Amino acid sequence: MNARPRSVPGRPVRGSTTGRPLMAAMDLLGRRWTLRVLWELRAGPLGARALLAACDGLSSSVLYERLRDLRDASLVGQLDGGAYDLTELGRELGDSLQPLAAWARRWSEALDP
Amino acid sequence: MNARPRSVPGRPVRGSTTGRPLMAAMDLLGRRWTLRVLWELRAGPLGARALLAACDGLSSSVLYERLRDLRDASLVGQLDGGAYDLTELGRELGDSLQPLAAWARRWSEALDP
DNA sequence: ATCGTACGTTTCGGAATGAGAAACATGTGC
DNA sequence: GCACATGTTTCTCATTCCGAAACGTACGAT
Repeated sequence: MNARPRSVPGRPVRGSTTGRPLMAAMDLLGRRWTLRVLWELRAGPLGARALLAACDGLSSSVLYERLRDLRDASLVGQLDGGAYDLTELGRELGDSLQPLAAWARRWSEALDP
Repeated sequence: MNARPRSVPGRPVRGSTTGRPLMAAMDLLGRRWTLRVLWELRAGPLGARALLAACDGLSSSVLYERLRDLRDASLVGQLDGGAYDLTELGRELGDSLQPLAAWARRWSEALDP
């Protein structure tokens, strides 16, 4: 029972019949922990247990699901030692998340006095 | 039976005990359809049923939940006629998603030959 | 060699969230 | 009155997530 829809641009996607790239990206990233795992890998390769420690509240079952998703999407790779790291594409994605991080800070300031 | 955790920066958040702004943002955005609804509102105000039509596959129950979340986060407001629109913060968020959209295009090209 | 420990990974039951359809409310034009 | 479009809620069922436990494999110490 392991038929899982994967998000890859170019074909129809959960939540969109168009398959437009951004929709595929949103489909992938709009899952709990996906963005976060990516973010934690920015600094450098991490093993699965290190990722679990970094993402407080993330359970191993979900982590491995996300890692599979991210690998399928060519955003994350795995080193010989078992540790995970960002691919070139993954690192680029991390970079494009930078404005989002900046916005989050402004958001936080706007809401909190 | 309606105790729902809301994502607001400044206090602990689902998936993070730190409450760091970006984590709060990821918590909010890392839910199905949140990013998409935001994206569809970029062009201008839309009514609920128009949003449902724009987001093929989105169900009304989830839409209204997201709209509540987004309103709680001060990213979306509601006009007199009932239509929803982005607040200033929401529009800024949309702008910071622009690099993500650009990345998604490159991603799509890299994966699809 | 065997114990302990650390890591990567999978499995499983119960809880939370999402999907889908139906329903109710309100307003408008016929 | 009726039909019709929109905003919204409610209900049931499927999918996803959580949390903890387990299994496998390496390594170092005893």
